[in-house]
Amino acid sequence: MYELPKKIILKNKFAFHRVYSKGRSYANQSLIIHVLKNNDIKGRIGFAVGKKVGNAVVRNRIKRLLRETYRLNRLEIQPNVSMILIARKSLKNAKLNDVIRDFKDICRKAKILIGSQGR
RNA sequence: GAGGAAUAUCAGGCAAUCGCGACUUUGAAAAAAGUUGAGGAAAGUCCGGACACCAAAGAGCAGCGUGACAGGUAACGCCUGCCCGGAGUAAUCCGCGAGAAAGUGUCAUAGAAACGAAAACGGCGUAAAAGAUUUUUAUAAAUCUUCGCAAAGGUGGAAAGGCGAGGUAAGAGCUCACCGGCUGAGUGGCAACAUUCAGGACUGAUAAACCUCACGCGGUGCAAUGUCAGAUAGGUUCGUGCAGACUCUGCUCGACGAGCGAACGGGUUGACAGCUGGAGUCGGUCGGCGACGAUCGAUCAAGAUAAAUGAUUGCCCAAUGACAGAAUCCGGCUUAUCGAUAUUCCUCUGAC
RNA sequence: CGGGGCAUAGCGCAGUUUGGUAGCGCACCUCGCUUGGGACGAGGGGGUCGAGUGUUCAAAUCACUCUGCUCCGA
Repeated sequence: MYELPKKIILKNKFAFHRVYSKGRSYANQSLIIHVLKNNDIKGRIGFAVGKKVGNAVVRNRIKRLLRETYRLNRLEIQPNVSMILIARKSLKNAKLNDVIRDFKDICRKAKILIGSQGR
């Protein structure tokens, strides 16, 4: 149900590059999202936190919060969507509720929630 | 009670639910259950080792590092003790702390002069000796020069032992007392050194400038290295090489003995071992001032590879809890850090 | 994981090796030239030398520690 096994997470350089080059991107104050709708590889997720955001502890914590956010809200997202979430500087001291709010906001922008029809 | 000094320890805890890495068991598989899962600095990469490979792991020079003395250690640039110097009323803290009389360099500006025991500037002195001039009959007197001296120069970070007294033509460790320093001898100490006595032609600073002395250092690093599987084409051109290339840090010797380098054009981006049982952790006894050593007993506590620890709720505390994330492993150093606790010691004040 | 380099005026750079005065170009300000502007000529201002500690009489320079940026090898 709310699991997030390792197979789902994007790790390969080429897979990242595929989403970056073929997908669409959206952004708000705290997140950047790259979205690729594809029926071959479904429901993959990648995380990226740049070096400018903070030191290793901060970056690890943001990645964990993003992973938790995706885990809890995975069923509300259309199943054939692969995405990459990139954190921006304002997430440095964020809590989980803030991240969930920003995530839902950006998903609405990208129109990948279940019930919203993509054009 | 107040103010300090040193050392050591901790780095929120417990429970429930969901989620992640590794291992074990069950299972055909999916999966389930159980166990376990970041630090005192994991950081910076500043040192030292283990381990692996590189001619035989070799020699010399160069180069680099360390620097009171004695010890500890696998080793160290670390630690302990002690000496010396400095800071503090004290507990205590700080110190790249060898050699400047082996040699070379530098010491701007200022100043007479910045290392040579000098005298060009300015100065002190005519006692002795020589010369010149003036006065004088002459003796003699005065001035100047040669000469003697280094006390006093508006300097400077630093002026050649300091200060006082004697001494002298003027002066000078020339002599004396005190202080400092050097040399020699004695005593104490393993030693650095301390202390006592005696004696002097008592001649800067800089070695985190070159250098000298003593000691140490072969190079590259787990993406080391080994095994398995797989891919493409071991291809073309140029240069170089048995007159010895390449390789073993730079050079020389010595060793090996046939390929090597560059450009173009391609292929791969797997798996396993190394990978955590080790100079390991905890406790006791003995030796040592101590660092530490010896011995006995108990115990096994991360091992990932786009890289695992998070979230929510409840309770408690010192109450929004700092700095911060293992990547081959250890011993240190340095840097960051909200706070809390324990022990020992010092100073001041008050009471008995 | 390992090894280098850089930081100096608003910008780009010298000076560091061999320690004593911080300089060059562009930019800025003032004046002249021009009907006016540009160009040109003359003059001027502006720098805790990335931060700290030490060595030295004296540190941009020498030594050590830290910060930021950047490059290279596998």
